[in-house]
Amino acid sequence: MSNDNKKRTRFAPSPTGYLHIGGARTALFNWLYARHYGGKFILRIEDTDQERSTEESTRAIFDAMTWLGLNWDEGPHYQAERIEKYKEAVRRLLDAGKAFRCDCTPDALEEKRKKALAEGRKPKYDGTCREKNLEWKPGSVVRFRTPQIGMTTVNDLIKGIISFNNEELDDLIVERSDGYPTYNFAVVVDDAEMGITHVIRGDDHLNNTPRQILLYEALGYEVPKFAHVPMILGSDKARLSKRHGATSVMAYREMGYLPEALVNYLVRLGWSYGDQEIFSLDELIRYFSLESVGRSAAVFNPEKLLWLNQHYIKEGDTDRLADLLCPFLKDLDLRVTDKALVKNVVGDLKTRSKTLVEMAESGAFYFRDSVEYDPKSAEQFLDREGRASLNAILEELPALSDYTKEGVENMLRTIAEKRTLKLKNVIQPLRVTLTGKTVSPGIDQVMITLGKEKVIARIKSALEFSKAE
RNA sequence: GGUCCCAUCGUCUAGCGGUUAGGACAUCGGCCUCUCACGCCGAGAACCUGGGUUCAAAUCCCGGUGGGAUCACCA
Repeated sequence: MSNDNKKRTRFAPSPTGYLHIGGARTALFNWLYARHYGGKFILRIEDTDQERSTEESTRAIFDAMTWLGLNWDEGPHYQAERIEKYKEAVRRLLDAGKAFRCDCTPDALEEKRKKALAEGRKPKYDGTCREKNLEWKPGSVVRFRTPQIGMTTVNDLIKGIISFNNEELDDLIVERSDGYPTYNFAVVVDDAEMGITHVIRGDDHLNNTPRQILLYEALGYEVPKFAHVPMILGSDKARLSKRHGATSVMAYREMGYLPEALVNYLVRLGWSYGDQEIFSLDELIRYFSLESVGRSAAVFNPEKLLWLNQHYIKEGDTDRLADLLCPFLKDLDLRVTDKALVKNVVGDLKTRSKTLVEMAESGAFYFRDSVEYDPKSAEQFLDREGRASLNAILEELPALSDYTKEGVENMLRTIAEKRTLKLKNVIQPLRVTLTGKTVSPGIDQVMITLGKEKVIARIKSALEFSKAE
């Protein structure tokens, strides 16, 4: 009996494209709900659209979910492999007189739809074949005989009680002429047969819910609980789409985002736990509840996601970040052979990188054989004055025994004092010398990470370079 | 157009009849400082509107307005 109380949720994407931000959040909510209650999270691929479904999309969805850490307990189930189940359910409906065959052509239907719309009427199936008692023939479909009186109410866990007049609903097609089920039918059969207890999905499905409930009842299934989560909008309040920027989960990985940042961002879009902004996965599982999911749509805010990413980079484990950074360094054609160096670079850049891409770019100078000087920076700091400072450093450095952050800084301060210069006037030429730019981590830190030999070599190169100028 | 949903700073949100309406991102100041960041301190910024109910409404009810979703042999 206790097994009957187990919550079972599912994520059921159609493999017609990559996993997008909205789908990922829906998956995340389902996953969290199951994990919170110690239930099961099931993955089902809704590939009944033979035209648009692709294997690449299926793989892309798996990859994205795996990257986000949304592991599933059962599945993936494929609807295309379950055709017999749907056929059997259609048979039951037909036998019970709850469905009928219809041989109206798509063209005729489309014609009527247009006419209805033009006359300001609801474009609803007119019941042409309802009482004809047609036999199967090529091109015919099966329609559900939707009750035309009464009401159907949804007790939504997020939106509350919502009622629909059944007369608003028409006789939807459950089996297409190609023998495949339509979405509203397959989803009901599958959710019922897979024992899904809680259907958590986007609220764009809210209007489908009454007809699905009617199908559950007609088929003699227990109706699951529904929870419709609000949509994610773009900055113009329209449904989030490509024109608002990246919408693919994997695009964020490529842009150097950490999965925990995306998860943390997504979960807070529509859900909250008091004033808390940062959540570990354990906390999310512990705190998540549908009661605290909001009812209104949310605008996707890339700035806040970026802030979270920066946070997780700043707080992240250095070894792990070093592993994650390597591919991005290689994308920049950098030779990465020294793992210890990568770790030190991560240490230097953790507090000043919003993404791994940014970290790789600003850390590229550590890995190059020769420094690429930014022309403006070189012009400004590798001048006569700068060269004098560099020469002074070059005199002291080889003999410096205390090559530590403190030791190096003391040396630089002493040089500045001797030459009656501000510290920055010594450091900026050195910074350009070592990094090619005027912006970098603390110069002492850069020197330690680079090592004394490379520092000396780069100073010599800079002196050579500026002499030639 | 019909149906359904939604409505607190620019954005994400807290609030569940009595609060100086709180936090976060972003923005703008300041501090720190070798640059840039990080960090710290501070500022500006919101209850869509009109009616009720109530001693008291951001909170409950109704209307309006606005936004969104959906009306396929797509999912």
